[in-house]
Amino acid sequence: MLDMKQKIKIFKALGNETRFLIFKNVFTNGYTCSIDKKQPDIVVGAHTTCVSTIAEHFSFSLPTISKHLKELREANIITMEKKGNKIYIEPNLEIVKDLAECFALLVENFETNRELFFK
Amino acid sequence: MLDMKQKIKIFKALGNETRFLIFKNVFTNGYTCSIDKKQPDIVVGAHTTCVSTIAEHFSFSLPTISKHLKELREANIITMEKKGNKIYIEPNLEIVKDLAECFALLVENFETNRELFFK
DNA sequence: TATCTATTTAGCTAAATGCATAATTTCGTA
DNA sequence: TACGAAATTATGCATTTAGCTAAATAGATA
Repeated sequence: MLDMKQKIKIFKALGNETRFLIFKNVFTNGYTCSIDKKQPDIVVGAHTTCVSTIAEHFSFSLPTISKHLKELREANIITMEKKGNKIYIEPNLEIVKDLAECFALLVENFETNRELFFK
Repeated sequence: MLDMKQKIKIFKALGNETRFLIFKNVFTNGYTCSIDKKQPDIVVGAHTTCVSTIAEHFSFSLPTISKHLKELREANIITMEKKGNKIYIEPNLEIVKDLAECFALLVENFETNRELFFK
């Protein structure tokens, strides 16, 4: 169960349009990252992308996107794993499941035990 | 269904510790607002509170809390209704239901239709 | 009308945020 | 070993945010 600090960090991360759009596209497979043909041994998931590919979808500089990704990673919304030369980014479905569960708890138990959400 | 701008506004509002605590306490009945005995005709819900009562729970000034409440209201997280001299604040359960629904949709349809969340 | 209470607005400061460019690091390959 | 590609770190700047106090507004009551 997510604690308060974690929830605030997640909400803060998603409360910015650029980061929300990254979140959206990472989660909906909105980016495609061409895997380097010279490294066929690197296996990545279907939803995987990398920093520069994401940056191509924005008019912001690479360091700016890199910083936004760092914040999303620190909020545990995405994972970033270095494989060879690139960093591969994937959505963290667990965190979304946790959030869904928190909100469902709050709604379902609103009259009896609203505190559940805020644990 | 919440659109993207609304979601971002909600996340931004909840991504600050003070506002999150106000949200928590408004939703869990953490504040009690003594109803003015001189105005027995004013009927308020069980979870109702008012600006100065909320401010008493923080070390911040009244105007600061007022501004935070404004942001929560603009994000549609709480309602604020003036009755007589005071402003009565209540949780907006609908928005929480909407959020719960969004996250549930994202989790339930993750493999088939993740776009639902981001509509 | 004058006053009291509840709240917001105005105006200010300090800190945080969001962006940029330049320099650095890391890793792969010629 | 040197070079190129991917990403981060360093630094700086402009804007926003979060806080304050003082003043203004709105409503109830003496």
